[in-house]
Amino acid sequence: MMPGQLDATQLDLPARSHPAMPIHLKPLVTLCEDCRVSGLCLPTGLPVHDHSCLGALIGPRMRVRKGAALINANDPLTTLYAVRCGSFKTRLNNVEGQGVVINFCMPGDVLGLDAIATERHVCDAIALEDSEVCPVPYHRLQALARDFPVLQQSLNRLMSREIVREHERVLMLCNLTAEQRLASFLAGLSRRYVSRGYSAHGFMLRMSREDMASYLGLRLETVCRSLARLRTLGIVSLHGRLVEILDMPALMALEQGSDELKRKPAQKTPCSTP
Amino acid sequence: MMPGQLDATQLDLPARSHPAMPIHLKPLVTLCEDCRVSGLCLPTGLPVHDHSCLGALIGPRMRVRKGAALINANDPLTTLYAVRCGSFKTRLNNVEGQGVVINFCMPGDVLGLDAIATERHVCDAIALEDSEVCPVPYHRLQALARDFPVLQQSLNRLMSREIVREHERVLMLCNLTAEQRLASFLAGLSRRYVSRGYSAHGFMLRMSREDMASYLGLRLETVCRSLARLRTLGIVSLHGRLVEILDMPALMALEQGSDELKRKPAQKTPCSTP
DNA sequence: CGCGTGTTTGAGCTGAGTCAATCCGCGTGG
DNA sequence: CCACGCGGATTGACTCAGCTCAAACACGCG
Repeated sequence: MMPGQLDATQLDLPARSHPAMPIHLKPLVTLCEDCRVSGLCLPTGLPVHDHSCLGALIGPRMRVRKGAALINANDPLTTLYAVRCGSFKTRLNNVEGQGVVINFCMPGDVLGLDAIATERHVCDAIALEDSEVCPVPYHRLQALARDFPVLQQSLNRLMSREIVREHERVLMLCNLTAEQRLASFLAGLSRRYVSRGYSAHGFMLRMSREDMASYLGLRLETVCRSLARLRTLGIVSLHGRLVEILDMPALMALEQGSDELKRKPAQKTPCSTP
Repeated sequence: MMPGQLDATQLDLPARSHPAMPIHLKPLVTLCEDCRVSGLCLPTGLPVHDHSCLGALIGPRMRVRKGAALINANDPLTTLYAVRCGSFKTRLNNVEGQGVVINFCMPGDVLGLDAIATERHVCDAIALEDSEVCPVPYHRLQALARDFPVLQQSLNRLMSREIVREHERVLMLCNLTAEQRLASFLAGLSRRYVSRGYSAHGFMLRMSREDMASYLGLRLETVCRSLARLRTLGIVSLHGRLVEILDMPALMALEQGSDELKRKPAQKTPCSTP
């Protein structure tokens, strides 16, 4: 079982335990040029004919069931994974009990870049829904990148972008209120869905309130309350995990940290005179 | 003025304004093999004779005066900078006024990796004391890395390590109290000084309380109070910016987020007997 | 229908923020 | 030499956003 350290119970191998799922007896051919998110992923910038080189690199794609761990922290780095469809959370765990959700990954995102430093993964990666990934053997990627400088550049850019994203997250954690963090989170999700061809205004949250809270440096109760507030402000509409953004400009004003228009003019008077 | 976008007022060019400073008329020869921190820096892992290739790559080293900006956010990326001596803070600025200190850099650290994604710098880099850096033209570095895979690996590792460090910072911001953050910060500095050959127990903080606060997601008053607390606990001794760590084990226990021994002896029993 | 997991809402508490006064070290100029 | 001023650091008093604890609710599932 070369690519990946998953055991059969986690993966959707010809599935005894889930006979209802379709079974793929022949390996799924992985062609980047057919992939809808290749423009966001590793092959970015490669001319079309080079994609076939990548095709030779990338192993047969793998299915991961909801809740299963694609990566466990401390696994040795053998493969990076490009998300093809579905979504994941990555989570960094403390020595003590607690950890934090580091990122939510969707199609086109590459998992495992943080393992390159130590050749061991530092985060768990858990599927938030049934998902598919393209395994990329790291050492073969390195070799191929030597011959295709654009590929190397692409990898460099992915890593650098991850650094920048983390910078922005730190900015959020340090400067924004709970409500503003939620706004920033929803606006960010919206942008990511747009760049994948989905609606900017309506989408489904794949993660629990608890995961959102962990990602945003809050408690889940605070997430609930802040969401409720955004709803009463008429900025979003919420039904469970289904989100509809009603007032995008207001949302974006909030995520920029503007204090204005946080409290509505004369909505309710929270003054307490018992 | 090719390498770097500094103007003459920021740099220590043949200094009219500071006639007491020594003047280097001939460019300072930059040889990685003579550099005390080459083991932490880009050339890590390169066999000795390859260092000379790097020597051809790296421009004449530059002096930056305390308070001057080596990098301004939004500058186009032409050069990375390896800190040779001294120290820097990098700072990400919001659209609105506020920003955060992203990192404190010391000898061997490489500045500007976050610019690779967009080919523009995203952070300012300000010298915390009179410092020297080795400029590394990025595009030439890319070319050289093609011929010396070890160099490419070294760059990959540097970026990946930066991602991991940010992960750990997020963990700190999300899970630790003010006091624990300070402990984590001091213990981290201590480790970095050790790996550069300095004392683990006594060192000088090069940054203001305000910078520390920004880095730790706190206010400067809180930093002061938390430091005072660490002092009364007998864990550190402080004289202005001079730090002495008196009880390293306690410091490390704190940074791990252990609740124990946070409050002095008379702690409360969290046992619940309903 | 009961059960469990995830979500929402309420009530009170607290760690860190805010505002403000003071202190300290240091360079400058008299 | 000392008085002065200034930026950074410290300390105190008060406030509040978000936390904790707790209860209720919604929903899917066997």
